[in-house]
Amino acid sequence: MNLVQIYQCLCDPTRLRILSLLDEGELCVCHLQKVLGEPQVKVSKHLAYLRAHKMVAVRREANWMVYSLPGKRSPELAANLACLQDCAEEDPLFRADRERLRNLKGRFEEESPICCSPSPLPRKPARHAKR
Amino acid sequence: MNLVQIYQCLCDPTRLRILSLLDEGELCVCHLQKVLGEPQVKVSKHLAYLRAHKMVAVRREANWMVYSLPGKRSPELAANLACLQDCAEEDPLFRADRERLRNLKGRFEEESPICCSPSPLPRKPARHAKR
DNA sequence: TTTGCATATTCCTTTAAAGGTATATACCCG
DNA sequence: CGGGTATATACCTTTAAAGGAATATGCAAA
Repeated sequence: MNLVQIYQCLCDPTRLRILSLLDEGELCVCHLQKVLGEPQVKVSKHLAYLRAHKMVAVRREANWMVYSLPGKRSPELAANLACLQDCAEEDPLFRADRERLRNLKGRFEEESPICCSPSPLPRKPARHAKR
Repeated sequence: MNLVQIYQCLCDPTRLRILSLLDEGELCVCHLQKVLGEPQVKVSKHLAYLRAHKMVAVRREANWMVYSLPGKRSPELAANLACLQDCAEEDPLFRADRERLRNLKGRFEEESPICCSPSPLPRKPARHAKR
């Protein structure tokens, strides 16, 4: 991954929004969809693009694919992600996304105890009361 | 200029090389051409693109158009240009460009006392001995 | 095994950018 | 004015990316 490829990954609004959200923590596709308000195909394809360029890491959790920012980053990638997050904090659009994420997180955890719960995931949750 | 547009400007190798070179100081198109080893059209069009997005400033000096990094920069632009220059210093390709520029600069100043000479430009150089 | 859900992929159309050739513009000088 | 130089623009072709509709895959639970 050279500099140009990094910038190619960053030059789409949906991808920027995804990266900005992932800076808050890992997220599965369905939650990304809801926060972004974008159709599944669109989100999935941008995630595929980012994956192909190692800009995100993925983990499967049952039916869900949980995305996060990559642990290992080249110096250029680290520098540019840091720069992006700095800029995103000042930008109303990205701030709105992050706020929407925080507002939705409570609801997410009620709905599904598996998907996107905080790091130590309960492997086989006992509760299935709902429905 | 929002973040996405900044990254769109940065996602082409020729444009990155131009910006990296301009970090060393202002340059006219012909010198950029020579350092980059790229055809005039290509350089000119990328400069037009950067100009249209306010990523460079221009000044006319007789026949020559002298380009430089913009004096006024939004916080995002400033941050990303700084990040770019940091990364470029580590990258062999950009380092090679800068070295080529430094090597050619002496020759440039012999050839034309006007074009791209350091800031206080001699308005009407007396010498026309050559040819 | 069948069903259902979450996600990915394929196929298609549209749009934008890149690169090249040729031409135009702007300036200088004689 | 005319010619020369530096740079920009127009026009064309090719390539890549985006977005959507439909379909496929992978997993889990009944």
